[in-house]
Amino acid sequence: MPRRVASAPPADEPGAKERLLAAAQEVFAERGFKAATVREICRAAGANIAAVNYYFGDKEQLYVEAVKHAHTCTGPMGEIDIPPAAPPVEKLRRFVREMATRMHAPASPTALKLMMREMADPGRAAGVVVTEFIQPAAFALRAILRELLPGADDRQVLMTGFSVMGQCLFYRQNLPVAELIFSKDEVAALDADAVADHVVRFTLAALGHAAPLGGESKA
Amino acid sequence: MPRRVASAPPADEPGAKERLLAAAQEVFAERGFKAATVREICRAAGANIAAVNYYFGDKEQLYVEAVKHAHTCTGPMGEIDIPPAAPPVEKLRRFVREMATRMHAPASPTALKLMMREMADPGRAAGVVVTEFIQPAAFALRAILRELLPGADDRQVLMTGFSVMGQCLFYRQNLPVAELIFSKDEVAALDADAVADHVVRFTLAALGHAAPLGGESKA
Amino acid sequence: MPRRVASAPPADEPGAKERLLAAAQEVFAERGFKAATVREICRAAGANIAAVNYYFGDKEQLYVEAVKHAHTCTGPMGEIDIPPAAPPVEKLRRFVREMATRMHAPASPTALKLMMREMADPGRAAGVVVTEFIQPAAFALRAILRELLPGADDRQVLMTGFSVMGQCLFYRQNLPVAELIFSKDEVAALDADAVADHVVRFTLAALGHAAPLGGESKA
Amino acid sequence: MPRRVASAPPADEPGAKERLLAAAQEVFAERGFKAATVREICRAAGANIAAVNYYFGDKEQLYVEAVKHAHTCTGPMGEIDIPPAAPPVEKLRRFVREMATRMHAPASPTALKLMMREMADPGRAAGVVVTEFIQPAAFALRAILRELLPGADDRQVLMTGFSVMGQCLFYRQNLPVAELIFSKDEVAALDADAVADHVVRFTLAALGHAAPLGGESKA
DNA sequence: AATGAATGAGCCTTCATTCAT
DNA sequence: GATGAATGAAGGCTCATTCAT
Repeated sequence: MPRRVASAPPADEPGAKERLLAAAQEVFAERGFKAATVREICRAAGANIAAVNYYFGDKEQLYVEAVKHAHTCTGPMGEIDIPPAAPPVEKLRRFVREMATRMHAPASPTALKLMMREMADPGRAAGVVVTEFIQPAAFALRAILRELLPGADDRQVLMTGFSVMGQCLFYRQNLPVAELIFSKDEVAALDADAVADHVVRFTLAALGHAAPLGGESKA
Repeated sequence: MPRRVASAPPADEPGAKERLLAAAQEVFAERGFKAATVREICRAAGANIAAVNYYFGDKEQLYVEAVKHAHTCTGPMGEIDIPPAAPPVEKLRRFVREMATRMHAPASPTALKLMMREMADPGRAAGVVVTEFIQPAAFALRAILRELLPGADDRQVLMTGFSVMGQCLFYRQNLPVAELIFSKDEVAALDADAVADHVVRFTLAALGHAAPLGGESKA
Repeated sequence: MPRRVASAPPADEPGAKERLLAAAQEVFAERGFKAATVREICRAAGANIAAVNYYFGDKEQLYVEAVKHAHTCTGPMGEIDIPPAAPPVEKLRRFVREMATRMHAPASPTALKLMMREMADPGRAAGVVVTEFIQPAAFALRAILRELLPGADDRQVLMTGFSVMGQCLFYRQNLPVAELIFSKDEVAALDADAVADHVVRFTLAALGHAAPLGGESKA
Repeated sequence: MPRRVASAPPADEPGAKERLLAAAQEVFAERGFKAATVREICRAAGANIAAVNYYFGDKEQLYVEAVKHAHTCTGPMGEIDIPPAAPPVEKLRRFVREMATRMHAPASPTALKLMMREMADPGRAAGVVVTEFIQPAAFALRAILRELLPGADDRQVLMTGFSVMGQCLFYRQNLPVAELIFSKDEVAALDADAVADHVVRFTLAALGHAAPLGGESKA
């Protein structure tokens, strides 16, 4: 049995630096960079007021680390499991399903919230998030759409990608507002599967690879 | 004719309160509530440092008024010109075109930016914006979609509305990031008309009221 | 009788800015720039902690202003009353007497202390002090010595000036230490006149314009 | 032969305590007590941040030790080589020459700088410096002057000593300022010998034991 | 009605110091 | 004996706010 000392916890309870990172993620996500105070973060982490300076240098570097840490929590976006040999429609189906699910029911809502905040007005830590998190997904989607729309030019592919992403991101960026407009219950009833199914079908239908939502049409 | 005094301008140049409101809109839009300082706002408005408290009570009330003022600048969203007797497809076409254009090329970018910021994390002034600006649009869209999808249940209509709005909002909420991912020129080349056309067609195709983007399909 | 309101004192009691300047002079002189705290200065001035920032911008600018203010208190060094037509020996006599007196019994010991401190390690505010306070005196002395030592080269004049100034400055820079070495009473007994007389005579004797201190000599 | 361990260096490379002392001397001399940080000192010494407290108790005691160490580096001031049997004029010549040289071209400028700093506002460590460094010199000078000025009273001897010391100290305390006033080159051109010669001659002339600087005179 | 002076709470940061190895 | 982690006190500074015209 391993000996156990005070300053070397049994590896299951995180050290001060980890606690600080977690607390920072929470507080920055909730309040934003400026409105968050290092005092609150330290209190939440059970750490000393000087701990931020000690571990991270200053508030801003803590913020950057918190954002980097957040995109770790969310799971590597570029590595959506899409078999390269699958037919394009299947690729798109998987991509959209994964993306919609991650936005609507993320593994770590706090982490995602922090990242979205940084994206909302890109600044101190936008670079990492874009490079490591968003760009891979964007390029993967573009590749799929090029397969799926062989005759389309770059602009069409680009805007189609925006239509796909716009649908997925809606559930992250605007659901709180939607809850204010419609009954909260009505919105809350939308489970991740239903959302994913809808976005997949809407998109495939728009691209002519599934039946449209409104039944037969004049098209 | 009585000479004009400083405190009673000849009605064409705005008074201190109006200038303050305009400056607040700008600064709050740019920096957010916490990071904006009343000093900067007053300086931008050419007003005294005490003017904010004198005219608005405190910083927060100024913020609320600035947001309210912003949704005035943007034009009343509920009053999109849609003839009630028009066929549903035409109604949707007009709605989407108007919405996409307003998001992608707003009359007052600053005002819209401020409102979107408040929507991003709803708080102090969300109520007004939602009630007077967003809800009317949301209800109008829902009505159109109900006409267009007679057999659909509430949830389907709701999610379809989200798909429409998601596409439109993308161009407001995520274009800066898109510019970081793709070449800035490629993104900047998307004019308001092209965007509106694309969203209209994508949506109508998804609903079976226009030819799909990908040409023939198995549907 | 003039009315008297709280915020408009009768012109004999100084305003907050003046009190701040006086307190800063005192505290900076006593402790040095780094060790002095704006809190102590404000307390001493009966002013708010934010007053320094309000009136002077920051601690450093307050320091600079305090030093500038100090050389005002000390009296303009360049304007020693020396009749241009007086014989050189008389000019030197007056110069040395004035300088020795000012160093040994300054009008404002605090102001002088602050200036000497800044001279001891020249930094933030050395420029003003040198230009407006020391340089005029140095040039005046050099001119006198050139008259007095017609055949001397620049280097001799320079070093002779240093010998004069060194004697005068000793009483400012090293008297506290001298008090530690010899009995404090012995040192304190040196009044300004005695000091001035001594330095004048020592210097004139060295230059061959007065009898040497040691009586007859082999020279 | 036993291998050396880290904590017992082979006597030619200094241990942590010595390195700390040397670094402290440097940093304290450069910045002063308050502005110097133990971090910088430890970094400069290649020692741990806790080393100061471990070896010296706290920052202040380290300072005191550094000053004490400094007066060791400078060479024992009391032991100027002056043959007791030499004629008084020769004694003074040697004393002044030695003192002027040590001030103008010290063996360890850093050590001297630190000591002068402490003398400038005597405090924590002034006692040692005065007792072991300055007092012996002062008493030696006084003795010489008493021989040289048999009829003079204590006050005259005291002030004459001040005139001698003032000239020597000038080159330590005020040369940086002199460089700001006159051309830096002009001042830098003064080598130790020239300075020593000048001070010796100026002093001896003032005391009637050498020809005055200004040639013949009315004396 | 409108303003410039002045304020105090609170922020981020730095620093010497200590504690537990 | 010597060290790296961690701490709390205190520093300078900013900011929204108020007061007395």
